[in-house]
Amino acid sequence: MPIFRLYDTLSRKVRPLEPLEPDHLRFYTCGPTVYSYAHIGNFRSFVAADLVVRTAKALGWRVSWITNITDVGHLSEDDVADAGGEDRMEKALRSKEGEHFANVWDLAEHYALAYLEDWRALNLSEPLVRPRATQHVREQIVMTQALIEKGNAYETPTGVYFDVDSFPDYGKLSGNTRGKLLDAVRDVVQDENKRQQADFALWKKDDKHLMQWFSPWGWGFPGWHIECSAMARAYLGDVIDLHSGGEDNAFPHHECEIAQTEAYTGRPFSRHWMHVRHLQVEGEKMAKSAGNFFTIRDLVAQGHDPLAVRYALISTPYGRPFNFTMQLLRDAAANVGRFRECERRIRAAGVDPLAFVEESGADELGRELAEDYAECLAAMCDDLNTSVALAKAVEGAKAILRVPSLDEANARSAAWFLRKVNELLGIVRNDAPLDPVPDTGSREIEGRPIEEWVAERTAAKASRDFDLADSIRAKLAEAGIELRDTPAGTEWSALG
RNA sequence: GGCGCCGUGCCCAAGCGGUUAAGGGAAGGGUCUGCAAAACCCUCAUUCGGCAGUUCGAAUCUGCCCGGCGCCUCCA
Repeated sequence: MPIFRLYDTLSRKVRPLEPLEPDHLRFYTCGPTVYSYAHIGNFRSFVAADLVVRTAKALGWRVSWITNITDVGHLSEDDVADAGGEDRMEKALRSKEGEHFANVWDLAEHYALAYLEDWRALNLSEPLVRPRATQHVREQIVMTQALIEKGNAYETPTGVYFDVDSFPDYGKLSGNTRGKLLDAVRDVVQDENKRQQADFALWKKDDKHLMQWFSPWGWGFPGWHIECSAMARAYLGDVIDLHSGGEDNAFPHHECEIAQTEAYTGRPFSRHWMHVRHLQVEGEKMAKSAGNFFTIRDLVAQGHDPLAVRYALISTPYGRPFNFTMQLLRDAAANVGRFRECERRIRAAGVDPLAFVEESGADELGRELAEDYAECLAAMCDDLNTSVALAKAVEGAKAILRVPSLDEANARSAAWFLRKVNELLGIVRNDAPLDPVPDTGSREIEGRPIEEWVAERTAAKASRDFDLADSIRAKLAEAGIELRDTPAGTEWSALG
C-alpha cells in the first residue's frame, strides 16, 4: 500500500497523513453557510475533501468524516468587528430571493436541502454526521464559558471575546501573527469594547437578532469560529487528524479555531491542515458578490452531466490555480462518456456492470487493469494528484474499449476496475443516485414506444429505405434519443 | 506588509536531476458503417517564459528578470 501524503498548511510541506489511531482517519471539513445556493467553487473544496475520504477508504482505513452546515447567520466581520458586520442570513432574507421565505429558519432549511441535493448529484460521499450549528449552541456556550474561566476570553457589554494575547501561537497557521497583523493592509474596524482589535467574538449579545439563544450572558448568538471548534470536538474528540476548508478559511476562521480549541484542551487541535485553492471561471475571479458564479443546478439545467462537472472540478489538483471553463467541461464529458461506454460493453457481454466483483481476473485485461488501478491509487496518495489519477483511470477505460469483444472473464475484470475507480474517484456512476435509473423501457415519442420506432427503422434499413430510416433517426434525435447501430442490433440511449 | 501558487504543443495538463517530455480535448488521416454515431488505429513539442549559474547531465536545483494569479474583505 502506498503512503498517503498530503500538503500540510501548518508545516508548509507535503507530509504523510498519519492518523493518531492507526487506520482510522478523523476528519473535519468546514461546510457552507446556507444563505444561498452553493456554487462550483464551494464544491471544488468539498470534492477535494471527498477525495481524501475515498483515498483513505481505498487504503482500507476507517474514516470518521464530519462536515457541518452553518445555518446561523454570522456577522460578516466577526474576526475584527462588532459594528461593521452584517448578518448574512438577515441580508439574504431581505433580498429578492428572500421574499419566498417566511423567516431565516425557512431560508436556511431551503438552502440546506438544495445543498444536499447538489452534494449527491456530484457523487460526494456521505459524511458520518452532518451537524448543524444551530443544534450545537449548547456546546458552544459551554466552551465559551470554559474559555472565560481559563482566562482566554472576557465579557464586554456587547459580547464575549477571545483574548488573542492569551494564546502565543496565534498566527502559526496563516503567518498572520500578532505583530504582522498590525501591518496587514486591511480596513480594521475598531471597537472600543475589545482589548485588542484582533480579538474575535465567541458570543454576541443581541436580543434583536432573528436567531437568538439564551446564555449566561443573556440573549444572543454564537460567534462564527466557535461552532466548528465545538462540533469537531463533539464528534471527533480533542485531537483530530485532518481539517480542511477553502483557502480563505485559513485566516481568520481556522486560525481562530486553533486558538479556541487548543486553549481549551491544551492539546494540538488538528494534526494536518488542508486548504483548497479558489477556482476562477473563464479566467475571472468568482465571487458571490460579483454574481459570476455557477451553481451545480445551473450547470445541470444547461444539460451538463453532474459527473462531468465533478470530473472537471478534479481535473487539476486541489492546490493549484484552476480555471473552470466550458471547454474543460466538454473535455470532461468526453471522458465520462468513455466509462459509460465501458458499462455498455460489459452489459453486452452478459455481466451486470453493477455486480460486485471482488478482484480483477487473471485474464490479460484483468492484469492490465489491476496495474492501472494501482497507479491510480498511488497518484491519489501523492497529495491527491488527480490529473495523473484520471489519466490512469482513462487508460484503463481505453484498455477495456480496445478489446473488440469482451468475454465473460474480461467483462468481470472490467466491472471490477470500474467499481474500484468509481470508489476512488466517483466519476463512473453515481453511487447513490437520487433519481431512479432512467426509464429505458417506457418512454414514448409521439405516442409510440421508442422500441417501435427502432423496429420500424430496422425494417426500413432492411428494405434499403434509408430516407425513412434517417428520418426516424432524426425524429428520435430531436427528442433527445441517440441511436447506435451495433453488430448486435440498434441500441438507444437518452442524451445527457 | 504577510502567506502562497503558476508560466510545458491550438486548448487543459503530468513531470520534483538521468531511458523515446504522461494523459485528455480539438484538428488531420484511416478502419468499421447504406450514411451516421460510437469505438479503435495513426499523425500532432529536438522542446519546457527569458538570461545567467550549479552539475558528467536540468523542464526539473540556485540567482536575477519578465509575465499570470490566489488568500489575508463578502466568499470554499
